[in-house]
Amino acid sequence: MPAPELRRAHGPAPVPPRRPRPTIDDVARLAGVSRGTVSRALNGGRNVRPAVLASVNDAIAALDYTVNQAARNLARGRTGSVAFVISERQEHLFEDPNWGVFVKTFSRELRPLGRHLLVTTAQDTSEEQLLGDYLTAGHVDGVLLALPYDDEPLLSRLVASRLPTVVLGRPLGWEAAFSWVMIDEEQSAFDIVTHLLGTGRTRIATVTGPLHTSSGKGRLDGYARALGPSFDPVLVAHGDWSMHSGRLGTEQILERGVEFDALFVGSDHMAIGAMQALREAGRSVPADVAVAGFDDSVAALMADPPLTTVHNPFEETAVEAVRILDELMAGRQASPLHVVLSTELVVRSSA
Amino acid sequence: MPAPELRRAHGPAPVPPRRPRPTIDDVARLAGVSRGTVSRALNGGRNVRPAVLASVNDAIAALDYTVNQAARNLARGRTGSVAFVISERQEHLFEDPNWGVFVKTFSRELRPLGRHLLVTTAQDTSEEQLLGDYLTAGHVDGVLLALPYDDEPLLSRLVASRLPTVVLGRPLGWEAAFSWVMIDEEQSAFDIVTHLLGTGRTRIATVTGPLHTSSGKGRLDGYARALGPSFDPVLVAHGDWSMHSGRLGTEQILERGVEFDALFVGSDHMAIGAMQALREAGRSVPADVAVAGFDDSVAALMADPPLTTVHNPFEETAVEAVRILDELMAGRQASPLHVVLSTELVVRSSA
DNA sequence: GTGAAAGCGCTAACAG
DNA sequence: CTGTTAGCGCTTTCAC
Repeated sequence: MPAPELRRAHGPAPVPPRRPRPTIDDVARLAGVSRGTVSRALNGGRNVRPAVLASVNDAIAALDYTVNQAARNLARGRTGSVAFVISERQEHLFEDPNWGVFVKTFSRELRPLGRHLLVTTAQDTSEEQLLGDYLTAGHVDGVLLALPYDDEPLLSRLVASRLPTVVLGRPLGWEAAFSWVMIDEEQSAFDIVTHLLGTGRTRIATVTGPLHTSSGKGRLDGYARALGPSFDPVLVAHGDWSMHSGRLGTEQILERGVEFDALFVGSDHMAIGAMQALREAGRSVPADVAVAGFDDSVAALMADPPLTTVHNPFEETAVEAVRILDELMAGRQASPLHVVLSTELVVRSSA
Repeated sequence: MPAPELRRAHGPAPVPPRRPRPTIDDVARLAGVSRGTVSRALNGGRNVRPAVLASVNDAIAALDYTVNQAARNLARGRTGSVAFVISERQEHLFEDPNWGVFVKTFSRELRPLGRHLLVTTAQDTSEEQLLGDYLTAGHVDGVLLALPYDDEPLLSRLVASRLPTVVLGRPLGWEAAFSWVMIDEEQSAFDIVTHLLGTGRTRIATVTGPLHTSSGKGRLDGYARALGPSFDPVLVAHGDWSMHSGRLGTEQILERGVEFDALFVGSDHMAIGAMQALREAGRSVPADVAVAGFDDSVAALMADPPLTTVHNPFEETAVEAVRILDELMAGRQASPLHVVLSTELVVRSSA
């Protein structure tokens, strides 16, 4: 390979002058119409004669024209982007592979809407403050909010700013103020615990998610309903969605010295930790203890044995969220919209 | 809760007229200077008297002013966004929790640069074509490309478009054309296999990643160098990074009937599958077979026993990539930049 | 239906 | 150092 100096001898690299992008005026000129007509053709083609529309499209193709989003956004008075907000306390989300499904799906669904996905995170309270400033400063047209806690100060700021927002999961205490998409946590948990019961298990313990989240609370409620009068607090421990907390919760129950032959864990991720604790305690799964998770994440297949779980329709959730957000941003919908999706029991060998 | 009708009776919601955002002219007026001065104050404050700068900042604070990105982008002739491109064949990335680290870090590092992260994916060849169109149509200022394959048609289009691009990992066959950030795959693999050797293991098998990726190839090379003359192809199987392929590869080696007392797997994710295969074959880890992974992902801790692995500095990689991309986009750097980061051996109980 | 023209809010080149 | 003045490329009335 020649030394850089040798190359330099040839003078500056032959940079083909990056031809400026064609503008709407170039298209108009080529099509022999006015700029306004091209604009109309670009935006639905209403009030444009078919023949004219065709020639405009030909010109667009010939010039390889694409609209300049910045100019369009400026003219339309919008930003063209949507924020996917993940607040600090949901950081564990990044641990969960399913999380990528949201990003991927949002990105895909937003593109045809001419909007970009802007991923934002807040690591601590001060960053959350900044994030709130950023969002309410008009840098985005809408917000997709992941699984918030009820005490989220961000929620009140979002409400006050009247920024179109869709929450993934139900914002406890703010149900009426926001649009949201969720699954029927309670019923799903009821179903899987009922499945456990159906396989002959009688003493079913649980490690829940955080009870100040709709998922944590809903899943515990469903568990309780399925057990009915035989619900026993001594078989209940709490976690924070992390794998480690699943292990700790299970250890707590084991230490109480109560017998149990099944364990319903609030998430697959926590279930991995739970199974580690069970294994260390010498209990085999599912022989001694049947284990059920929730979410049907990749973790469910990493478990040994593979987890019986509830399929959480993340992709569908994301699609619905974008659909609703679009309605909100377009102003076609003023009041909050609520969607509840159904889940499916996935039986594998852990229970 | 009142029925919707009852609420309607109160008439349209009391919508406080969303006060239009203050513009640069409002700031100029309040500060008693010209618009140009405010603009200069906004962009570094060069050529602005300190006293004037202060009064402009006061006005900005008083009005709660923030710049309109669309207008700025239009005036500056840039888009304000950067694409994180994940092509089809890297889809498994979404399975890997570490992947979220890239999104999170990119997003965080880009914000102070006034740029947004736009996540784009291509599911199949036709989508990849569209993605190429999109990127080269001038919708983004730069590209962050995840672990590409050498046969990526996208690569040649990106080169041709001269769009600032940074590749995560080394683009085999395109090393000179792109800037990239990678780890020393070969040395890292060499180190961990040497560790295996150091613990007294003598017959070390491996399940590699795809050999047309720099990671897959580099890790195999390091394995081979560590083994030296005792390298034996019968102990080598290939995977595609997926958990399932780790299992298949391990099964292949087991079926060959050769003895081995250690297994180096190309990624933690594949290692999970490998351990499942070993367990089913009645081999215990690490007693019968020591297992080592690569990446130090969350999966490494999900494994039972926890995986000995190589810590892959994803966050550092992402930070470097953004730094380089910024240089490229700003035009401060014309020729490709290459960075190789170092890794660290993480010894846990699997080996 | 279509053209003309007025901005959208900001940057940057140019005087002074 | 600062004010003035062109645009950046597009949408959107408003006439015709």
